[in-house]
Amino acid sequence: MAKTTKVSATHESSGLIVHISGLLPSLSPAEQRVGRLVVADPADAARRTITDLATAAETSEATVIRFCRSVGMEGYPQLRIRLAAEAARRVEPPDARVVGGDIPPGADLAQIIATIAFNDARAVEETAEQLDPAVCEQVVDAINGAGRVDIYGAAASGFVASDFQQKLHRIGRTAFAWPDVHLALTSAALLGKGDVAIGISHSGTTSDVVEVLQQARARGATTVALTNFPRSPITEVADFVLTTAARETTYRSGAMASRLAQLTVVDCLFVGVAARNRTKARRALEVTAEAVQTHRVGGARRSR
Amino acid sequence: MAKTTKVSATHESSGLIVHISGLLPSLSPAEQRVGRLVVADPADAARRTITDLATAAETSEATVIRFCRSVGMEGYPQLRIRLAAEAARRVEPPDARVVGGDIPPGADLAQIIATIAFNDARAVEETAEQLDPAVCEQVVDAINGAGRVDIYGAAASGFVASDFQQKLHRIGRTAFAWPDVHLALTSAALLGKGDVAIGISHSGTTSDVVEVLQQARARGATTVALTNFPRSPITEVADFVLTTAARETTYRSGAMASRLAQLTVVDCLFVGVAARNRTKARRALEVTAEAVQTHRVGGARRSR
DNA sequence: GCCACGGATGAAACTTACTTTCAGAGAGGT
DNA sequence: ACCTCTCTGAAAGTAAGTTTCATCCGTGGC
Repeated sequence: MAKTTKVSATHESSGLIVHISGLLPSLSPAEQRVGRLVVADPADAARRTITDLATAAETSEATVIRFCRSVGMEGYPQLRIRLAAEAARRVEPPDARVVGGDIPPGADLAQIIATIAFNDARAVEETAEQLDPAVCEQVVDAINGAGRVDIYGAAASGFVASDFQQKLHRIGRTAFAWPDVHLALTSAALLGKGDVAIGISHSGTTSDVVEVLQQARARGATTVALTNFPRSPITEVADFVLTTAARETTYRSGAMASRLAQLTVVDCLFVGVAARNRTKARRALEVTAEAVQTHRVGGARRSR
Repeated sequence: MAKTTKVSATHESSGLIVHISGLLPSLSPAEQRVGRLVVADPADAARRTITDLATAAETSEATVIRFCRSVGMEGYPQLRIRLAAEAARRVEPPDARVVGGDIPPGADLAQIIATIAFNDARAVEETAEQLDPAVCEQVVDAINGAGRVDIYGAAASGFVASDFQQKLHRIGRTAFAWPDVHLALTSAALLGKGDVAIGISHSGTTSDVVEVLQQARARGATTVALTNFPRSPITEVADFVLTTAARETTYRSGAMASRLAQLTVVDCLFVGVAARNRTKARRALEVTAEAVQTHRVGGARRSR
């Protein structure tokens, strides 16, 4: 029963901790307790025996084993070793920087800046680490051969969708971003085989986006999901799943690190598509750049 | 050969492999066989069970345990996780990260991903490093005390503007983002003392944005510029200048790293404003999060 | 409101891995 | 030749990890 039928963007080779935190919401409560312990202090978890860890998570050994399987490990010893390895590789963050956690109430701006930058940068790095080039390749191919590309996203993810749309458009690809559900549904209904629909949702649970993607799929379009959680509902209606690796800080409804991670993936896909047809893409970029030239002031004397 | 039963204190943290190879000659033949296997491939040894390793070394489990004790470990599991950790640390990724520069024409997706992520992450980090907390503080104060906040940006910077607008709105601040020059000008004309106008432009030369910011300033509003170039035209019409530190790669018209850097600054300002009024901001976020709750599918729970 | 179903969970049975014990083999030393 | 001391693996013993299964609880159908 340990089969992953879906093409997923998670490397089995690295970023186990990231992988686990992405899976966290899709796990059962007891397994989540185990997962949180593991993510919080991998090195410590590696030192514990299964009984020890089970007790710490207030559950049974059986659940710990289930957790191991859920995250793709064969058994507890395997998990232990991987955790030890990951923890060793991990660079300890500079003291003042609060990792993934809360920003302390009394923090001054300098601290806030350091924390945000640290988390944002890490989200970008970890996302890239666990991105599967093979899946990206397939998505790039699909976009490249598509007659039309539809991109859906709500709220913060909507800006990401628009950004992607704009980028594709600038290199001469027909792409649309629909921030409105009704328009999106209408558009999705007109998609067909060979077209591509991309749904962006950090949580993977935004029903509007899921619904539209499903519609697109029913019409025969190739569907792509971009989400932080590899087992969230959106992945069920997607042919290809690309995952981000952001652990949101406080104000998580504010979607900070997650959208940077999404944009990084967008960049990768964009450059991938552009690279498929270098000269044409470059020319298109030059032409569009020229077009806005008259809207620029002075010669942009760039120092810095 | 007087075998030392007591092993001199080893560093808990590192150099186990070196330590072992140093002890090698002083070990008994059977233990040496074990030791050589371990030194030759620590990662592989960590993967084996004690029986497995014993067989590979053509000896018994008992000898492996003796070996563990000889090198100062409590037992085999302890040795295993230490080996895994050391092996992981040892394999420092030499990396094919193309620093700053262009993406080579023949690059495959993996290279592209690594390059983009590296540059994106660096832009975020370097931006945070050179951000002046004092200036941020003043900007945060201005926004905090503002009756109304207008945010201007074109193209890619327009999405950043909208993102910021949305964030401020979610914590109960009156903010507007104007992607259209005419609407923006109209809005700017209605600003007054105490209001804040923020202009976002990577190059700092987007005439639409500069113009609008100038208008806002003429009306008495406090003006803020967010740009990558500290001496660009936009800084001349701004009371406060916040700079990003993105060095764009190819396809720079595609604005990749720059918008991540901009978003990082937006995050900092946003959290800064939210931190000024913690409880109120948090409540607002909760309320807004609740509002979209019905637009979510399932609890992201899924077993398979 | 009741029942059927299915997933989540821990107790206990079970298996495998690890550790200890012990006796035999072999290398000096006397 | 005999002692003795270390090295060694077989086997017994213990702890760790894994599987099975009965129970519980929430969900959705009638």
